[in-house]
Order: sequence, then structure tokens, then C-alpha cells
Amino acid sequence: MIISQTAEYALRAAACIAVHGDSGPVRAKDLSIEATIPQTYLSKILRKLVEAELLIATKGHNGGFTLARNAKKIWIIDILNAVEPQMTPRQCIFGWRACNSKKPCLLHHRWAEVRNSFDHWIKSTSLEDIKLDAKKVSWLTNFQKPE
Amino acid sequence: MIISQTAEYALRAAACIAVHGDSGPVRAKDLSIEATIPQTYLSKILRKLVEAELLIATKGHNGGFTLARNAKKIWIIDILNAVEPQMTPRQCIFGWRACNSKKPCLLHHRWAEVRNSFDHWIKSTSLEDIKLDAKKVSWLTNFQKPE
DNA sequence: ATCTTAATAGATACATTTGTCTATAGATTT
DNA sequence: AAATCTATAGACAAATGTATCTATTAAGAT
Repeated sequence: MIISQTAEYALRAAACIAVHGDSGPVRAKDLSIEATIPQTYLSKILRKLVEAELLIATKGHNGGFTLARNAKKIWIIDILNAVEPQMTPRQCIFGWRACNSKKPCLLHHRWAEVRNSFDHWIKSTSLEDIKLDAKKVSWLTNFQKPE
Repeated sequence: MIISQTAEYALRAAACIAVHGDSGPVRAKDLSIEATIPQTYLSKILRKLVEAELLIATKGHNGGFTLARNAKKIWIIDILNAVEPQMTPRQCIFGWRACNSKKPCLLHHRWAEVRNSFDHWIKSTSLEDIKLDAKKVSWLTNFQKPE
């Protein structure tokens, strides 16, 4: 619903790295614990984020993952695109590919509002926003308490 | 992404029945063709809609499916709930169950806008809205041309 | 050089979603 | 009553998403 489990993991991992990646690379193992993501599965997701050039991986001692560029320049849509094949928020709620404003489906105009809201959100929300919010609270990411 | 394939099928089927169900029951076979949904799979989805008391099924000659109540009283959320186990639009984009306004995640407030938009949409959009839109256009549902 | 650390890669396994096949039950028409 | 129509039910199959295991590669520390 809305996004896949994998996409959710990717967001959690990216958020963690953004929040405390300034002091050096974050290890997959630590991410796995903090964000409660199965470790080996997480590694695969991180790999995708590296291939999408959102993260940089460094091996060996003191290795781990860091953001590949300024947090301001990494948007939610980048992360979703890296892990979900056909991410671009669905044009048509009925799944009709040819649906557009010229030839709309029966819910096109009504659905457009929600779609645009989501569309704008993933394009305008960055990891920097997450970092800013993290400064406002005493605890950090909270993922370790999934209850 | 956003909704499952099954949910998409359910919406398409329900829309078709709403649009031309006034003149009598709509057969699964016809729905299958018009909405391009695998027939036997569609039957299972329709069964769920019947069990959720959104549709009424009649067997035998001239049988098929009709809306169980006035189209004004069947909302998108009803259809989604019937086919998706945990439908209620995700409170937290990170999937953190304990996330709420008192103890928000790092994206809680930003995500709330989109979530509320979607939430409101599925609760306020009814099959009647689809019927009304259908009257405005010459063609009906268009699902038969999925390209 | 050797050891340790941590990412990478590939094979495999499990779960869920999606889709198919076949037989049965119930209703209408003749 | 028989034939036809259409939904229902359950077993089965395929595809995809999620998760695990193990060996390898690359880098830093000693």
C-alpha cells in the first residue's frame, strides 16, 4: 500500500545515513539494527542506492555508507526510483496507461489532486528536511522501536 | 506502488458495474473483457466484493453482478478495504507503527498532508462520482485499450 | 605481509501476489 | 425434466517480492 516494503527500508536507511552520516560512514550492520532491516537484504538495497549514485560505499575498516552529495540534493523520489522499477506515481488510479487530460479516465480529474500532492511531495522533500527535523527532537530515528 | 494490481482490478470492475449496471446484472465474462482482467482471477476479486456486501451476485441465465446499494453509498475505501488486508493509508511513510503526532517520525508532519489528501479522497469519492463522469463522455470506461 | 573489517556477489529459500484449471452449485429457459 | 447459463470453490502453477547463507573482494590497521 503506497510503497513497497523495500522502498520503506530504503527510506529508513537513507534517513539514518543522512541524520548521522556527517561524522563518517555508517555501517550496514548498524543501519540494520537501528532501522530494523534484515541485514543481508539491507545490503542489497544499499547497493541499489550506490548504483543510483545516491550513496558512496567504502570498504574495509571504518568503512560504510555516506551520502554521495549534499542532503539538500537528494529527494525522496530519487530513493524510490532507485528501488522501485516503475516508480513515477501512477498517472491513473485505474492503471490505464493511455490516461491523460485529453483522454481522461472516469476518475482522472478527481485523482489528479491526490496524485499531484504525492508527486510534489516526493520531488520536493529532501534528506535535508529529515536532518532538520532530527535536530528538533532529542531522540533520533526511532526505528529501533517498531511497536 | 500506491495500490496493488488486485486493488486496481477491483476498482476497474466496480466502475464498470456502476456505469452500466442499471440495466441489469453484469457478467464476469464481460467485465473481464471490458476491463482487461484475467477472467478467473476477476471472479475471485468479485467474490470478495460480494462478501464485503458491495455487490450482489445472481447465478444462472441473465445473472451477473450488481451494486448492493446506491452508488452514492459505495466509496473507494470500501472497495480497497475489501481486497487489501491492511488498507487504511499508511500512517507513517517509514512504516513505524508507533508514529503519531505526539511521537512523530522525522517526516510525520510533512507526510501528513499527502496522507490526508489520499485519505480524504478514498473516503469521499464514490461510484456515483464515476457514473456522473461517465455521462459526460461518449466512450465509457476505456479499459479495453490498455496501451 | 598479515589480520581484521566491511562491502560485494551469487546462489538459494521462503512468502505473497497473481493467475489458471477444473469441477460443482444454483438459477433460468425450453 | 433437461439443457443452458453463470457464479462458486478448491487445487494448482507461475511470477514477484522478501529474506538468508556463503564465499569473495577491497581497504585500513597492526
